[in-house]
Amino acid sequence: MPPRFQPGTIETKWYEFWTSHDLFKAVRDIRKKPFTIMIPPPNVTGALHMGHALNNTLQDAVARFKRMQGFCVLWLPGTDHAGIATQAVVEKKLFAEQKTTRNELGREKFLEEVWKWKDEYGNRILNQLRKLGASCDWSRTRFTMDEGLTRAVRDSFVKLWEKGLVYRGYRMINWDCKLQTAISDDEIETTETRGHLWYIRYQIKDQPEKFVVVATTRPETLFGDTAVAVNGEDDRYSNLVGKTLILPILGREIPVIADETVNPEFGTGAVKVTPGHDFNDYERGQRHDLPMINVLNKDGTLNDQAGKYQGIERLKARKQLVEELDDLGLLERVEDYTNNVPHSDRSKTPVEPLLSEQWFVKMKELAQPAIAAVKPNAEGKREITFVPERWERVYLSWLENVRDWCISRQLWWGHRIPVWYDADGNAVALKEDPAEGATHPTSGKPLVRRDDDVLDTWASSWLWPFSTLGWPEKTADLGYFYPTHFLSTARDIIYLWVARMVMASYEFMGEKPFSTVYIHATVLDGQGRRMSKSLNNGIDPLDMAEQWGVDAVRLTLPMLTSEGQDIKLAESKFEMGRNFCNKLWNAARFALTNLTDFEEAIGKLSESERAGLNEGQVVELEDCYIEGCLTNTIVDVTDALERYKFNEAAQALYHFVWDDFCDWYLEVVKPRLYDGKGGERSRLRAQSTLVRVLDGILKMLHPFVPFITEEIWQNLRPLSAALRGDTPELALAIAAWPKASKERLYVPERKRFGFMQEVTRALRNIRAEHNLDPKTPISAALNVADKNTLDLLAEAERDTVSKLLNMSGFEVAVGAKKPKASATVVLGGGNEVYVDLEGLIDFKMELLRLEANQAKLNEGVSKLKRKLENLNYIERAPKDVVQRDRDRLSELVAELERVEKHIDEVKAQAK
RNA sequence: GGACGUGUAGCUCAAUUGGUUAGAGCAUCUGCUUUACACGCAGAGGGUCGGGGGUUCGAGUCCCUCCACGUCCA
Repeated sequence: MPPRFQPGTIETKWYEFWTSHDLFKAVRDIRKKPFTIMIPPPNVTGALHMGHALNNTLQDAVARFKRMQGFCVLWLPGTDHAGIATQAVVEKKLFAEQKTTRNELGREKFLEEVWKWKDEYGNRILNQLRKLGASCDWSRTRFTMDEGLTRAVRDSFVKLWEKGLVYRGYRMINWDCKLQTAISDDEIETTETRGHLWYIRYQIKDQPEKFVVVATTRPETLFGDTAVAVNGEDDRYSNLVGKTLILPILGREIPVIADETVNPEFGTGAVKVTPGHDFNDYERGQRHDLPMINVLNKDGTLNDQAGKYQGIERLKARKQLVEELDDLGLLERVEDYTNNVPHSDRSKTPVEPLLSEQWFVKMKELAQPAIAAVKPNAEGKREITFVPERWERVYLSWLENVRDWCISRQLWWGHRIPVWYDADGNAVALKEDPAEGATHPTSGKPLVRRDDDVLDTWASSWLWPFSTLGWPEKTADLGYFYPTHFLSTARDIIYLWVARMVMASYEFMGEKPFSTVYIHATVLDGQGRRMSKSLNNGIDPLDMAEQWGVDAVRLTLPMLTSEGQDIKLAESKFEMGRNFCNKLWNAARFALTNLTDFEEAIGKLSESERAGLNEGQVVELEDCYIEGCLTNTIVDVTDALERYKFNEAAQALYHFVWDDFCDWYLEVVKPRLYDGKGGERSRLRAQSTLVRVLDGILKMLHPFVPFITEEIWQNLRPLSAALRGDTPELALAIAAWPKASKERLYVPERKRFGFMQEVTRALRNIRAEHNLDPKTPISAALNVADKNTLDLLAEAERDTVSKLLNMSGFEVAVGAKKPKASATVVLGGGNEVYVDLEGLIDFKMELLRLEANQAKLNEGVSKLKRKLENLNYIERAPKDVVQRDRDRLSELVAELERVEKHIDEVKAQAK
């Protein structure tokens, strides 16, 4: 084994090993409990970013943990066809390579091109997940445009149609002029945009010199104005209500109406009403029975309603129109104005409210069971739990105010709406394509055409948890793996996806889709900004994996995510994970080089001797100590993972491995391995402990750092099997999760070990602060308060301390003498350590040390005294708390007195 | 405007139901090439827990208020 862990060499090796042995394949087994995770399907066009890396690392940690716990784990991977994004990518490619457009190719040819693209590039992100070590069941990989999932979309649509939950309507929707499709309310991002407020004069009919001035941020919609509205309470305008105005440029006559929704504070208090291009005006228009005029073409140019502005792009038209109004003296003034402009999430261009015929899903009814699912029942239990809990409110607030969902998209790539029309436009939704000459069920007229539009991608991904398992067929997979257990996703799709999955599941399956929704942290850059292409502040997870190792990335990310908090990430953070992996590597290297003869030695033992070693029949204190720490760690890590507290689990392991195992256990145990301290049997006990503890460490670390742990564990595998007297498991990935047993807590032993650590630290402190050369042995004494304390530090531990400190002599006794020129540490419980510094002592330094200690003790004493002088405290605080403080005070006072005594002695000597 | 979140060491973050002297990692300082690891070991320094008020014997923790920052919704 090389002295440094080299990640690159082992990653592909073990990933191939796992997959070639089908270790991630979920094979239904009625003796096991299922544990199902559906991957949030990434866009087929996507590339792995840090958010994916975090999310999938967490899912993999859960999957591997549950697998080791004996669950039948299904982590189902796949991708989403991402209608808009994919179509855009292919269109761009076609234009770049063949200078052609989709309209030139035609629908069928174009779709062939998209499929070609998908087959060639569509697996990129899944392959990237493999690099991260994702233990998905790749045999079940799904794509939202697969045959089965397409069937599911079609069936679900028809079911909703039959229930009257899906309908077609001429309504105001959000139109993306660039992509030329409708989008849903949830795909809109309102962006604060700097613009202008134009004040335009509308002439009052028959009063040529009189105008009403309206303020608008979108003057080009003027061609669609069908009224001007004022607030009825607004005295400035009360006499104008009912009068007629002349629309500039076009000269159309429009009324002044009174509407309570008009804010008198905004602009002049008079607003233009454009029912065809504004959600508020649409409602005003309906209330006042105004005509609705559409002035836009689908591509964002003005249409024939705009007179000579016809064919001009909306923003260009705005500029020209403003100039013309100015020339005509109809522009009163212009103000700078910042307002929230809705932008399309996909194209980042301003969205136009547009009247259009679209398909909608009625949401109110579907939302009810989804709302109930997160509310506690009589026993306080919820069907679905959010982790962290507070995201439940985000989910609920959306569901409680949900609006109908516009599901039709004017795209070609996607699930085509399964609706056919007769010549009169009567629609019918069909599960199967109609036969030649089929007729409409009610009109009886032949069906002449199919709807051109496709469905929103979310209309397939909301079925994902069950369509991937074979729905609408009643498959065995569905029976066994559904409902799923753990969904981990980003907060920004709580309503786009999570809420809709819950609605769909209750509607189509009659039960919840999953029991836990884990909302993972958002990964930000070092300055706390979102990572984005435009800022170019992204950190590529695969670059990081290349640089630091996959395991380092996988350990670092969960360590940084305390529950619900976002992660400020910088590249240098991965150093932590890298260093830890190297530490683990070297600890294992040390262990394995001292275990080369272990198997043979075990083979020579009788069965009962072997069993004794395996059961942790331990003698030496350090073995008890580390076994006890291991037991604690098993409890903590298991508990943390079961509650999805990933950072707690990772922290506990980090601390146990680095501090308890490496810094203390390995250092203390060395003499038994190298120098024959305690004899062969002691060595074998040390080796057994090493094997058992390292085995436990590797198992618990495996969900976080699968590659390095598998690599080490494969070397350890025959040894742990020999110790257990058992056949080895094939791979760590499917090894059993460690169990904690109460018999191995070793509480008193850990207390004794703790005393040894305290003495060691005191002596190390003297060595360091007095600048003693580590090569020069020192002579020291431990003056213990009583016989009981003496027993805390047995012969073996005195040797340990001597060895750790490079000591030539170590007297331990009740009332051990303090050497003449010595450095002192006053410990608790009346114990003191002295280091003989005859000829070496720096009295000034010693005085400084003791006085620093004195100051600290003084502070503690006065704090406690003040507290205990308070009668209220004595009376009202719990007795044990008060007693603890009293004990503490007398302890500190005693320590203080002793420190002061030593100070006096040093002062006397220094003279 | 509403909701949620955050503010603790130079930086990034922890801290059970309120209860010993508020903890890590990185950075800093000192010493060490000790035969697993310098991606290391040992030691040390560094905090009036955003401000103010309140509840309490006792507040980083609970309540009110103000300030700053962030996210989402309208």
